[in-house]
Amino acid sequence: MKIVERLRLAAVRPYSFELTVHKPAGWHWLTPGEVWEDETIWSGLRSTTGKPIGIRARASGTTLKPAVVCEIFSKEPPSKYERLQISTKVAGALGVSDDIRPFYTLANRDPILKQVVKDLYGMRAGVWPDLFSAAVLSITLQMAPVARSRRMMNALIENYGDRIELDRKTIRLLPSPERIASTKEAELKRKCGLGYRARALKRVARQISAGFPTLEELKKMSPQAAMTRLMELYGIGEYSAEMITPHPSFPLDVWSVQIFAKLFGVKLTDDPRSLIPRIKKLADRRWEKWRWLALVYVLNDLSNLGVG
DNA sequence: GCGTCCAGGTCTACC
DNA sequence: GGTAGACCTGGACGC
Repeated sequence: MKIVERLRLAAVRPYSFELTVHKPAGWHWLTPGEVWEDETIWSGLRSTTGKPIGIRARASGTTLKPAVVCEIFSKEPPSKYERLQISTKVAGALGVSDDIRPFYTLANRDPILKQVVKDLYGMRAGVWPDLFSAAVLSITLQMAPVARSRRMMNALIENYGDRIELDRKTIRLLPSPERIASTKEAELKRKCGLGYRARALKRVARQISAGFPTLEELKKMSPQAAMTRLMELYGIGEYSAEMITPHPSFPLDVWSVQIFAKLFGVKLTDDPRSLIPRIKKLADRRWEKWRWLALVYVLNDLSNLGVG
């Protein structure tokens, strides 16, 4: 792979490159197969035509004028249109243009968020690199302990993901929907330990490769219309659709609902799942359009909050 | 060592 | 339209 583009992306301050691409909770930035070393990330995504693209990125600039320097790698030189698409995706995933100052103003008046914005100063949530990557994460998270979700994703990238060599490091991308759509369900189940999720993954892959709105197109829809479309994907229910949607959302599962119930002072019951609608309503009212960012901040700062 | 339980949801059948 | 039951797998736990 050769460098086909160098980008210097100015960020709206406050901005933390490290907290954005290498979050404390340990979740990946673009793919579970990326490498973080010496304050640099080696990662990758797919161009709109599905070509594997390598990315090397590191912080640049100063605290007052933060920026990120990225090198984009590809086997073949991308077209002008593809280059624009790739740089837009990278900037979106880095969240460099997001102005989070209104969120910090809200957070400084909020007893729950006051501490987390200090602990994670400048962190961005970022957007998913593509719809299928987000679907893979949300499906593998369903009904499984986190360690198993990680195993399933690692098996997917090992068996079906594309491999990129960058600076003598091997980066693995999540598989394309076309690759999963053409793989037998039984094989997915056997090789990746997906269990009943293999059916959902294959059907979602088929639906997306047959033509489905992209994240950019879903963003242009109303929040409700985007949710309705996402829930047409087999195996994507309300929780997964809220994880994926590019609109503000507050996806709660049986684990996170207990954390927010504690933070909101709501008494836990024997059936924590039944608290989800109530806790969502409280979060919507309290954090409104910033609720997704509030969720990302809280879930990445559990050790300091003393919950979880 | 073996059996049982259950985990960061969703779909389907049945009422 | 509401809800119980089934669904893969593997680690934790009790015996």
